[in-house]
Amino acid sequence: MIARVEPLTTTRRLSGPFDYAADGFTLQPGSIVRIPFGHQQLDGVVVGLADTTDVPPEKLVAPTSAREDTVPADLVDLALWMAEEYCSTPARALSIVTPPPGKAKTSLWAEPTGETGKLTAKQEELLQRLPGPTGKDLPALRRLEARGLVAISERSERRTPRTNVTADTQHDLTPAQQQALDAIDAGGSHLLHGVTGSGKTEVYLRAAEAALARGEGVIVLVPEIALTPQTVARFQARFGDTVALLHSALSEGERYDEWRRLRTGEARIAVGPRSAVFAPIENLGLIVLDEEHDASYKQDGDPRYDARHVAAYRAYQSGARLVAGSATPRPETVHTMQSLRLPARVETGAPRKPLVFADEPGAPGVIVGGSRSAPALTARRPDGLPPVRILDMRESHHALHPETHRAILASRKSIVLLNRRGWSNFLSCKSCGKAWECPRCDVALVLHRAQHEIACHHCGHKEAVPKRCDACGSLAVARHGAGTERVEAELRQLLDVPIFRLDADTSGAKDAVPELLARFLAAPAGLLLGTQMVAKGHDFPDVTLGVVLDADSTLRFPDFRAEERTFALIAQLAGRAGRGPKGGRVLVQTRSPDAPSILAAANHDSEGFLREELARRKAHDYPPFADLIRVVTSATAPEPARAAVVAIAEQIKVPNTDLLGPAPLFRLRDRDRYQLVLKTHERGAAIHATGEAVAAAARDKAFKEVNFSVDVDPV
DNA sequence: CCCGCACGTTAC
DNA sequence: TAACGTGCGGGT
Repeated sequence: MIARVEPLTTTRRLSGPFDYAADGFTLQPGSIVRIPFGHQQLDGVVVGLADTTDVPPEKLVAPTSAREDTVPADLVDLALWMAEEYCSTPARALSIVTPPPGKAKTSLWAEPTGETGKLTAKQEELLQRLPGPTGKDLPALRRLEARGLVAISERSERRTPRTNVTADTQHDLTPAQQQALDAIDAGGSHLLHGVTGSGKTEVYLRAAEAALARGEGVIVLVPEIALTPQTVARFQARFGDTVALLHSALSEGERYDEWRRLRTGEARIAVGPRSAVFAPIENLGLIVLDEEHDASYKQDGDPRYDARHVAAYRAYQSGARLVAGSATPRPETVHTMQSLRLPARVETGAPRKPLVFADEPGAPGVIVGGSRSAPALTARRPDGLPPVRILDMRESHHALHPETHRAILASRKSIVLLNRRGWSNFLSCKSCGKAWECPRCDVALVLHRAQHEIACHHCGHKEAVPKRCDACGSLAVARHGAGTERVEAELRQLLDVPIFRLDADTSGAKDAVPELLARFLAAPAGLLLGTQMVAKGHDFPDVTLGVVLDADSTLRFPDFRAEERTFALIAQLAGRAGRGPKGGRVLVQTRSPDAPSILAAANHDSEGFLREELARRKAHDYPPFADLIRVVTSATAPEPARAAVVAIAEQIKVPNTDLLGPAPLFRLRDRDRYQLVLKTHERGAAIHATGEAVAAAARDKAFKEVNFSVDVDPV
């Protein structure tokens, strides 16, 4: 018997699988073996079995050992598909479906055999407490074992991850929820489109319950465990130990144990971030994709997989149902999946009489421009959502619009979002105009006043805050723009409530994010200020005001998803405000008050936005009407990177495919970069051709110093 | 003639 | 990728 094995190495230059003599082992696809490989010993995954091989007998060797844990065969297939789909290698894809590196923890366990004999009082007492762990009584129990009265064996012990505990509150389903659940149970893929608080999680829970009842397993994907503890806690409260948690904060041992519990079938529901899509679950019946619009579903390194795409493939592979939920779904998802609507917040119950702004006689909703008269502090629309007001900042020279100022003063608890870290985002010399830039990247350095440094947000380069211009010696250094640090300082002058700042600078320590969010939740009054992190996950019932300080910051990126990102950010913040009985309101400061995405978000008009956005995408032939593949080359000098990307571009000839570029990108970490984008209507052929072209260039000695990265469906 | 190093080759 | 040859220059 011959085992076909992929050695687990990260090289792009190696093309497996390699054949090994498998006699003496019981191997199957998914077995993990230790193999002699050239001059090294490597782990490898068996991808197939064969009766014959072309390898000459003198070269054919056997694995040195086989591991007890194996990868399920369907995950081997999934990995091989991923390797092709994302222009990666089988080995790189397989290494993400193999069990985590930890080992099982075992302890000794004793149980009575049923045999009887003469016992001392102490021994009698000992037998009474069995079966149980041997503990410090091991020597005494060993003596009883020798007489055949007790059996001692090794048992694996579970290291249980610590988690938040919530009481399970099972709600009755609304008619809309029931309808959604019925559609999901009937099979296929569905988008559950409902605003924050519309009861999506309860639908997931019921669908999971139904899957378990059918004897099927479940995968629940969430963006980041730290930001979505409530969803995780509700699954654990409802299903207890049948839930396995998979995330990066687990210790090696815990991670291994959770993987193992799923592999053995002891746990049937896997909850975790994108990598949980590879959970080893037999007879998978349901995959839930919570907050499906979230960018964290895309993997950063190679293979650059998209957990949403992998989930769809896995659901197809195993015949599982797929539910993607969001308040702000991606146009792609709306286009490809059948939509189920949850139109209103559940907590609000029957529609109430809407409150109307004092200065607005018509329907509640959008008002463009500032106002002189003070509006009502809070309000609620018939769908339970807070009204959103757009504040035009084109004439303003301050970070806060006067109305924002007033609203913050009047609100006990508010959330303020500013998508920019630091004190000010760039420095320049007032006399000669020199701007401070990162020496390794083509970007401006950002002032971080508290740390007394200016820093690059791309590579982490830091230098001391300049006291004078090193070009002309002038002492006048201008600080442009305001980030979270500066706004925090300004707000402190204004307010006497505590300010909780949440951004990458304040969330450094482990558990810092959940702790800060918990303190804000518990505070009777306060202001949560931060980058987009503040708009995610948490449910703060008593927040009555949400503010977006610079709503068009996301619009200024030259990216076809800019509109979508802007809409989602505002809509998500609106989802955080006004969830309690008092209702709430949202203020959006912007210099583009007429931008369609901002207007749509202010109207809570998800459908209208998606309709317009899909029309725009269609007109420009962007996803989902075409597929994009991005190839980036980088090197320590511009020329090799440029030559490599040109070589790749010349080799790609696929019908119905446009090549955009090659074009230079800004320098990053001392590396010059070039980019080529394929826009194609022949996805499979284009992926294949790109994979081949990149592999050929990677093999070419002339491009030895060049790095290659392929991103299929970039986000 | 030996040693160390850069570079190229090869894995069943 | 990583460990092994090969081939070369500089030293004895």
